[in-house]
Amino acid sequence: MTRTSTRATSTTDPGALDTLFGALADPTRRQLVERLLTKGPTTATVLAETTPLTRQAILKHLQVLEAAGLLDHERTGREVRYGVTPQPLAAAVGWILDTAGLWDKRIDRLRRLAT
Amino acid sequence: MTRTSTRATSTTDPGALDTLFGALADPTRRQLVERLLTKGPTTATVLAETTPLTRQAILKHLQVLEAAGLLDHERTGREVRYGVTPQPLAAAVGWILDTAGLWDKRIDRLRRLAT
DNA sequence: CCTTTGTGCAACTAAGTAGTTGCAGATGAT
DNA sequence: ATCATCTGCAACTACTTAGTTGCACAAAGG
Repeated sequence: MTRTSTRATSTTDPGALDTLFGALADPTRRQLVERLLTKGPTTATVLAETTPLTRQAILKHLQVLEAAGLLDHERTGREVRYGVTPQPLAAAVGWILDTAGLWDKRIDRLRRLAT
Repeated sequence: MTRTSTRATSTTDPGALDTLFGALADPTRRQLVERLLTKGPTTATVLAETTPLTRQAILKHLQVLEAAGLLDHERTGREVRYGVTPQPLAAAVGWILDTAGLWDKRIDRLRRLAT
């Protein structure tokens, strides 16, 4: 939906990194991202079927991921299908490479390649 | 579950990524890492002087960062000096690039360059 | 010795988060 | 129209985390 292509690296505001890293700090959420990437977009109900968690719990995780900009949803009929928009990951890599670049110049070289 | 990649990327246990991303999710902690990298290792007391936070609060953040493997401390006399060990950042970048690589082949190319 | 400075630990509060249950509103099928 | 199914929201519990204060212990220096 939002096609706002955020400039990846240093121009990101801190709060975005908070929610982004925060979203990635949970193993369930990382698994959700991986699964949505490998098996394609699905609904929260389908995702909940293969976990011990409730649909509502999964939905909350999806909303956290979406707030971090990692997901978006599309409604078809009564189903709501969530899919990954991995662009914000570039911001995370941007900060990491920027920071690590202060330490290691090789990584700094890599950062320039990434942008 | 995840594809067992060769290097320290996917071979890292999930809990490590939890604490790692969790440590990076806080702006104060990211600032601490940046500051320790740019201005070199220091003590918690010194770090606390330039923030509105207490020394104890700073110390807790340092311990969180150290638990994530991003810091280590060295004792000289009665001072304890904290410094950055940015290697774990590679694990974070590893997961991100592995994951984003499932979606974007360009990033996957970059991943191979990084290892 | 005594004083000063830096560190470490414990208790406590306030706020956020993961998870649940329960129910109400849409939508599709019969 | 009716029934089954999927979604969305609210309330509630349990746990974790960020921050504080207060105090006790270790090391330098007079």
